[in-house]
Amino acid sequence: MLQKGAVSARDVALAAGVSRTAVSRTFTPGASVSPATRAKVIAAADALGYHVNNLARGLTRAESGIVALIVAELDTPYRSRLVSALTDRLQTAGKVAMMINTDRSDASVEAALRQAIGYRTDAAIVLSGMPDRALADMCLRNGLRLVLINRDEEWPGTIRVRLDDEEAGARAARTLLRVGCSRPALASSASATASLKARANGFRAGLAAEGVVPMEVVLGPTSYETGLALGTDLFSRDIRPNGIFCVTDLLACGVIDAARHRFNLRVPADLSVIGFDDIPQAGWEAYDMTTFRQPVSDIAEACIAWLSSPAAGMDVETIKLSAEMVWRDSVAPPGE
Amino acid sequence: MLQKGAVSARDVALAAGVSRTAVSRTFTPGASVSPATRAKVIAAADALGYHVNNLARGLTRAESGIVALIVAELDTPYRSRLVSALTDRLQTAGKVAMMINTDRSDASVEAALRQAIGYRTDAAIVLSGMPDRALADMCLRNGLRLVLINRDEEWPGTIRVRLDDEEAGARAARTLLRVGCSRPALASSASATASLKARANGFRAGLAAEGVVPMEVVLGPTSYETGLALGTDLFSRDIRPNGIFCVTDLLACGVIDAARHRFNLRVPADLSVIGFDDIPQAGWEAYDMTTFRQPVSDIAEACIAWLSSPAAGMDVETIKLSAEMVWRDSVAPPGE
DNA sequence: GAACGTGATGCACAGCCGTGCAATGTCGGG
DNA sequence: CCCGACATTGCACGGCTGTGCATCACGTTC
Repeated sequence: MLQKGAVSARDVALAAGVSRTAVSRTFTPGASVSPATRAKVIAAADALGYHVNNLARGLTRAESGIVALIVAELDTPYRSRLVSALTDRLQTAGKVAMMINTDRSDASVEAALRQAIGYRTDAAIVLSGMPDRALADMCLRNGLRLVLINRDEEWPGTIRVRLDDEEAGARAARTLLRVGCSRPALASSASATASLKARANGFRAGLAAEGVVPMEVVLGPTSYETGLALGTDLFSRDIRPNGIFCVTDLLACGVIDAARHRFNLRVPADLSVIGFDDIPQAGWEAYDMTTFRQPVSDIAEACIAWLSSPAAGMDVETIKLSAEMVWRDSVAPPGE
Repeated sequence: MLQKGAVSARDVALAAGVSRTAVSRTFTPGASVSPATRAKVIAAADALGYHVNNLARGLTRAESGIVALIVAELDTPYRSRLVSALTDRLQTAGKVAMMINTDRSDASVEAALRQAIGYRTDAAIVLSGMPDRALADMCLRNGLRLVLINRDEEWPGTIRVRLDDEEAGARAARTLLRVGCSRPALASSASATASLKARANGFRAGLAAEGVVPMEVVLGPTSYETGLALGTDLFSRDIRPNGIFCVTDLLACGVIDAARHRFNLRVPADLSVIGFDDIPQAGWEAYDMTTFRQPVSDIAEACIAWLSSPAAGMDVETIKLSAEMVWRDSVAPPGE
């Protein structure tokens, strides 16, 4: 029975003395089987360690039950939280997540989606990189539904989940102004995705409403190290900022450490800092950072809800969620 | 052509004016097809957006190309790094990762493995929780190879990847003694896996060799918050430790923050701290922590190498790797 | 006792692919 | 001109499941 692969329904049927159909029906909810044969089948299946072959099942059914997560830099606090939430929700919805890594280049995103199509994934959730129109069409033609998280293009048959980044940026600006910050700065990374740009724009707009123009620095990828560099740049200037909005918590952590350990500045006495994402480290006592909370579970919930509703058709849909502000202790009126 | 699902080989054959077999052969490396028909097939496939159905392919072949990663608390620095490395390596080896979440209970590990069997996964890499012997047997009977990372049981047909945690713990002990730490402490979490226990035992043994017995605290799950609680407990005692080995960096971060922000202690002047894992935050300037580096890529490499070698048979195998010490600035001779 | 509805069961087929085997066509050599 | 070698191609089958349809047994009602 274990000739080369796994135990199949035929093996179970043989052992239970019933037809293979009976085995199939036993494991198909809603099918018609008598309690007696069902019992026999289950007994045999347990004894042999039988499990329905989802690959073959996906061949017949329209759905495979697999959903692809396309992501770059999974080893990053925000990403890993989102992926964790998504896989959790997928699982409770009876689906399973297939992880596909990307280096964010177009080529690798394309490869990832091709991989997803190859496994007849029910959907692909794109967290990183941006498939182009032709690619999206190919997915659709293969019955692959596309979910774009915090990306900006909109295409038929696709759902977008977006945050009100712009509004959050504006709110950061108003907050800094309200505590009396006279020299605000904007720190962002060079790998600007749609949402990072929106945050920056919102911040600029919020300041502009009061006639203020921020100092700006843009550097490298979104990372702690970039944050250090951003801070070092800003604090080396003749006129130092006394309030900084960082488009990402990771950057903010770096900025705070640069301020404290390289320039002996006090946060928040000498410098107010606002981040974005509310990664776990933002809540650590070493940072205690005021930031905006990404509604990670809401995002995940929204994606899975859309995927589970068979109604979700060919229309473009955009789900807007809002990022709440989390008040901690990195923002305060400047010292004397 | 897009009646309900995806485009199949028959569609391509029809469009290219060849037999379905020709299509299949075009996408099967090493099969015999003339350049002319191959070109026709590829043209048609591109036009239609055809991709080989890996589900069906996995039905015929012995291998599905899917490897399951069974993990709890993915949203944790060490886990996410390991998972990221594993998916990366799997991908370059031509396989793909299926993520299955666990809450670490036996029931959910069992569910995860059943899920993996259902999808005819080539292997399952277990990072969290511990399948029991019966479960492991069921996997084997279904042709599922099992890789256990930092778990301790050994079963036929299974590979274990282990660190020399014991030795590392001992080395932490010797290090603290060498810098003149007179009151060492051991901080560990209540959710003690095999490797955490080994680190603690190694530390105790290392101290015992010099006739020293550490203070000990054990609390909650492995998290930053637990670290805070551990530190608060230790520093509230009449006799405070002046050197602490934390079985995990996450715990160490909490301990350091408790020391600094709740008890005004200086690290390393008043207190030396050693962690384990070398998570990114350990290198942040706020912590600058001496710790042991988990050879994440070596671990991933070893797993994938074993999976790719068809020779890897029914023998128990154990791969031992060593955790290098990373010197940073959280360890120093106690101040005057 | 006959007609009829109902639930259980099995046959056979579809879904998509890889591959052994036979058939076909082509080319070179004798 | 014939024959063998060889590459190419297609048929048919196997792999595993779900399901429409026909069959059958059984119980009920008149």
